[in-house]
Amino acid sequence: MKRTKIKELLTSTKTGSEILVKGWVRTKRGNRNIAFIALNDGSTINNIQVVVDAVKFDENLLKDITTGSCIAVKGKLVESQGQGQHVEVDASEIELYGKSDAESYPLQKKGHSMEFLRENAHLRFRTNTFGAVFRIRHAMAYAIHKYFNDKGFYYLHTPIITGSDCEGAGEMFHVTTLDLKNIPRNDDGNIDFKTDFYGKETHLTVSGQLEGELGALALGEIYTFGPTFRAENSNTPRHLSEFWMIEPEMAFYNLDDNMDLAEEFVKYLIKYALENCREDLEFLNNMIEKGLLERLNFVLNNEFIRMTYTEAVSILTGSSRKWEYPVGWGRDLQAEHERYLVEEHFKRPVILTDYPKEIKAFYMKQNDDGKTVRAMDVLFPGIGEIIGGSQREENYDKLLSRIREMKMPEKDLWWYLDTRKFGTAPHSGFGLGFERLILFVTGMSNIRDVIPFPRTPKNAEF
RNA sequence: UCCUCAGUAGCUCAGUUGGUCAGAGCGGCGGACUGUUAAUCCGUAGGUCGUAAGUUCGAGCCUUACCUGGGGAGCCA
Repeated sequence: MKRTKIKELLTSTKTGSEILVKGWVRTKRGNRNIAFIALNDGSTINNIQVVVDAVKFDENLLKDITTGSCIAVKGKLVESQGQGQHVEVDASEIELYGKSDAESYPLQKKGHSMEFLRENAHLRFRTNTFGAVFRIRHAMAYAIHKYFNDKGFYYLHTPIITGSDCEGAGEMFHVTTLDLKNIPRNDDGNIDFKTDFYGKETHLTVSGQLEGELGALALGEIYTFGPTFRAENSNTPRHLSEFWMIEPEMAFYNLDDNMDLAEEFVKYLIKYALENCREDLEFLNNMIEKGLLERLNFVLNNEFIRMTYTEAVSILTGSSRKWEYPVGWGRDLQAEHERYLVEEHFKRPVILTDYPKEIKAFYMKQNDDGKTVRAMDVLFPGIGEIIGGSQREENYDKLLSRIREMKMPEKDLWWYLDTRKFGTAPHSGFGLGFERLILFVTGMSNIRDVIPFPRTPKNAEF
């Protein structure tokens, strides 16, 4: 007999039919005569209730069916006599695939703290919350590909191992096969990378953007979606040292087109979640964040505020609020400032544009005022910057002078500069932190709980 | 990296001015109950009090260092 997934069984109208269901036991209740097993197979957040008439089964078998064990059940799908579920399985045959020692199995029927579950990341998939989170994470990954594919974007794989340190987006992890106990050195005492695997110093990528631009300036519209690494010693609920980033890059897009895309993209993803992850979102709405659904709908149905950095600064300086960090033109906005704008002043997502060039990256398009660049940050409530992007500088001379001003390694950027030398074009792009999106969509509060196996300073377990 | 709070049973926590302070609930185990829904009821076993020094007649409690975790900040996505 073929297995039927629980998601299908729960919506089935074929009561009376013989079925085979397989899954992990969430709870078992009952007495000497009858037992009720809540079974889950990951296909849905809901369990199916298996009803066991104890006299039909070996006592030792029933004893081994404990929380966490894995079983296959043959039986009849019937209307439930009890309340709380429409259908249940009247078991006729049970095969025990895997026992789960009740004394040492870490997960209980009752709720656990997120911290405890994090230490049991290998088993936390078996909880309602993490089942919901990772089903939604999958749905969002799929929706991202679907969105871009439907719009004619190409999925471009940029390298994980990179020989350039051009982004300046933070500390990088080294990649090497050198013998760490016997590191070869030059006469001047520096490490001799000539004998290393690639014959040069290499790192894990902090961004695929620069390579993405190369693709966009030929394929038109591309996006990357892959792991990214930052060796920053950041210990916050919003940072990981290994995280996934989506970076679209589009030829012939100016900053307005870029903002339009970013807003449409995020709303598409939220809409997709609401339409395809309803049960998981409702669970999270009840158990994790009251008001989650309301918040998602609100963002979906309201336009993002768009304004320049300069306008934002004047709002902040005009408010009566006392700031821990001073506000002033030329200073980067702090978390408290962004939070004020998003959560108190406008009470909706905000896109800030045209930041001072001194606080932004070298590749951003310079405005005619000579002071600002065509940057954009999309700020979300509770999360802060969820998207950062810009129109890129397509003018060779301006780009080169900026590289020199900022003392970037000009030699290493020859291939990037070549695109401005040969058939340059106006183009734009942005980066979206995938886990920050998942935080927003699930209502979870710690980024370590929206990636299966979080990598953070001092933690690389599993 | 900085600030701050915390670390006591498998889990979540209580533990007063240093002197019955080794405790509760849940979970586990044993038992009761013919349909349960985080089942209920009765009984029972679990702990070098994060680690290491120190103060003291005496430390879960005070001091110092370190480790781990939470929250906030910085860096950023």
